[in-house]
Amino acid sequence: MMIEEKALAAAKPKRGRPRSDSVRTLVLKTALELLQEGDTRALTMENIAARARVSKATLYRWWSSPSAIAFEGFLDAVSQHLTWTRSGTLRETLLSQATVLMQLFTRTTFGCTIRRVIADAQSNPELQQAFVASFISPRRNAAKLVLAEAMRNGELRPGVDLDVLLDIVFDPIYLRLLTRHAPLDEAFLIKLVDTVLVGVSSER
Amino acid sequence: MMIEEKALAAAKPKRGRPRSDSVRTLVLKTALELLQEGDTRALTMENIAARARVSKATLYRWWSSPSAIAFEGFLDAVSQHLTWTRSGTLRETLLSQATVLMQLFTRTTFGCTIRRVIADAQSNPELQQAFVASFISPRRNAAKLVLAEAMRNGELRPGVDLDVLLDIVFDPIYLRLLTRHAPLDEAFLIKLVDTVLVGVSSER
Amino acid sequence: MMIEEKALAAAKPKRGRPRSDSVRTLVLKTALELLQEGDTRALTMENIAARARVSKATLYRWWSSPSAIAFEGFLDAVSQHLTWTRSGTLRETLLSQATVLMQLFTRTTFGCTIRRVIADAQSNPELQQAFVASFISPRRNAAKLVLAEAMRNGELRPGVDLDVLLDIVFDPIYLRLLTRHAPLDEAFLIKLVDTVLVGVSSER
Amino acid sequence: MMIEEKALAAAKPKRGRPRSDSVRTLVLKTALELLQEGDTRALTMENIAARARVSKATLYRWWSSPSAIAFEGFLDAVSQHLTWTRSGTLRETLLSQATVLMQLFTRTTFGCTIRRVIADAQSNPELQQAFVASFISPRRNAAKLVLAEAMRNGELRPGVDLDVLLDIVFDPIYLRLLTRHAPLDEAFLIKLVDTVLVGVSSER
DNA sequence: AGCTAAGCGAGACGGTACGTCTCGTCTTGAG
DNA sequence: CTCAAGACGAGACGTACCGTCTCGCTTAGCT
Repeated sequence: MMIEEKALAAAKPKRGRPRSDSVRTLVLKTALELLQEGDTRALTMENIAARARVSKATLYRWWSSPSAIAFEGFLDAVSQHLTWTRSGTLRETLLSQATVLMQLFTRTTFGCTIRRVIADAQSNPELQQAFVASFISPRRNAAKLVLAEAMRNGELRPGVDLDVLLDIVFDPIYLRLLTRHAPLDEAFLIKLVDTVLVGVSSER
Repeated sequence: MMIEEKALAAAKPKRGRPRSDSVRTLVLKTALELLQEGDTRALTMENIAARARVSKATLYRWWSSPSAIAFEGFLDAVSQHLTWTRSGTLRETLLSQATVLMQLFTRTTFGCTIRRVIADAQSNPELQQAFVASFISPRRNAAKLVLAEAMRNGELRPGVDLDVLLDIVFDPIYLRLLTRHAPLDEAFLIKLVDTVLVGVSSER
Repeated sequence: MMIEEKALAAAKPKRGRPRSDSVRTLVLKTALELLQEGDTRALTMENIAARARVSKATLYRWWSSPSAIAFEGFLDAVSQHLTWTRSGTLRETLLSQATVLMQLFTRTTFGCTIRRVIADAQSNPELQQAFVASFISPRRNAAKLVLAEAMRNGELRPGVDLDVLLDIVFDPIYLRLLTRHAPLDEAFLIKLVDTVLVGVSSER
Repeated sequence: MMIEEKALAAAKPKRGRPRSDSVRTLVLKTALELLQEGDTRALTMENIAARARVSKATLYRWWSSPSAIAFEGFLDAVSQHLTWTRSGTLRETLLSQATVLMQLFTRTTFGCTIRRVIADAQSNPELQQAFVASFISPRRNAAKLVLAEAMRNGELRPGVDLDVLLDIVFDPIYLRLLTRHAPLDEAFLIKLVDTVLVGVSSER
């Protein structure tokens, strides 16, 4: 702990005027607001600057793109709500996590945010990496701890690749968010989790 | 209605100069070429027009966006290679289809194309619908015919929702294309298909 | 004749949409208006575009800087009023020309324009050259025709370098415009012309 | 002792509070350096601060614009070399002064400085006045003393307006610096001075 | 054969956002 | 205190692409 704090202090030599935290907060809030209003194309450096009465130079000093701002705001607002904990059986745990994710996508502005971030990441490798490193990976690591425990408890068949398990449970949720080829609702999640748990083969 | 009108139009070509098919072909080729060269952001109406020595007005007469052009070129080039057929057992069939898709994404320019199309579709509902209607749905329908047969043959557990099955097998492939959070290779596909077939639960 | 017409037609291949003359006129007018309102720093590509409801891209397609626009507007408006003609004696001619120039500088917006153009030309070689080639040189050449005639008439001492004569009569007017170190009025012009004509040396 | 201590402090600005005069000198030197490197637009508060490792706040505390800095540096460096003294005849004196000015403009960085200062003065009344009050007027006053003596000596025709004389001899030099419509060299100066002395009229 | 309509290349045009730059003010910590 | 470092609001810069529009030319089928 102390070491970390020292390292942190050393990383902040604190020359010059310190960064204004109120500006940061305001910018993040404004970006999410803009996305919330419906038109993805309104999330623009220009618009954020005008709306938040912040200079474009300040935006570019700290963020490289509008979606980077939205993503940081998203992380700030959401990461605490996305914690992996056991809730009863393995099935209940998976279903609960899937439901939380689905509700995040459908009931809040964060569906738009994720869609925008993933879209922009296709032409922005930095954002791509930030998305994986700051959102996908931490969540998957937390999930794996829980799933590994389930495996030790005997709920999970030994030999199951946890990464693949996470893929087949959660990727369909992301993809229905992105392509809307089929509804994303509770009924779907139940079928999804149950199919994953039992498998589709008639053998065994 | 539309079908009848189209048939009529095809039967009685309109007055005036007919659409040049060579222009269409050239434009589609050029769009794919631009994507192939690496920078997604280079796929621009302006660039396509300049490269193909075609007027911007002509582009806008027939297509609504650069990604619509790329998508049409993609469909032209690819649809014939993506046909669902049985190849031995259910496992072999699924693995073969997954492999074809993966190779399409990783070995050719079409990975870029799909990434760009899905990205743009997030802010372009028309493109969204065209992507689902012209690519996703036909493929899924073809797949379901094959899978329904497998179910009748007893290879597939009765009661399995075929949509969910398709989701859990193929969506992870799309998502690794989009987020690159983990490698997209043959080893992954094998684990993926086997996990889906057998399920992850230790219960019977 | 036919050949000339053909050459003219060949010189104007007229491909594409022709340039809008109304836009050109509007832009020039707007630039002069902006200068007229007092603040030189308001003459900005941004301001001209906004005021004339013209796209910045259009401005940059045809002009390279705000002062280039102002200068072209100045030339359009002024060149016809600046013609060298004899008006009586050599003294009267010089005084009349000097007066016209002075009034151009002091009674109209064109003083601002010239000041701005000369100022910007200090960091803009293109504008520098355009100023000399399109304004200074033509006027000087016209002047030299008149002065050469005066020399043939015996009003002007043989051997006088006409360039130097033009310099010593007109450069002080420009410089009082630029530095305002002393008033620029009719009384000054009279002393100026008379001093130039007679010389300052007590000899001869 | 005190001198040594001061020198020490000046040599080691890091130890203890740096002396404001060393900052002033450094800033002036840096501004002239920047102009010397060719691009007038590089003379910027930002650039001076960065190059001299001086805070922008310090610059703004003492000067109002980059050209004000350059002008002060110019005055410091140049005023001692521009002294009006008799050198032989009136013609020789005028020619000598003109030559000094021309060489200042063409052989050193000060041509750039003057051009920049006059240019900026067009939109900066303060600078305008400072230029006249600190450079133009003192030089003209010094000149007038010398010329008045020449008039008393009988070299200069009685009744000549000394201001006009100074205008017609020196303004053409400034204007060739500013517009470059014709070369600024010794040959020109000779013709200039001789024409001014003798006059251009053929009449007596 | 002439007419008519659409396809087409060229490119001007109004917009909008981009990302950068400089200005002038400010807020901190160091000496 | 003075000064460095540097954050910040403001706003112009010049570029890129968008989507629309006017041109003149071409290419067909229709009268």
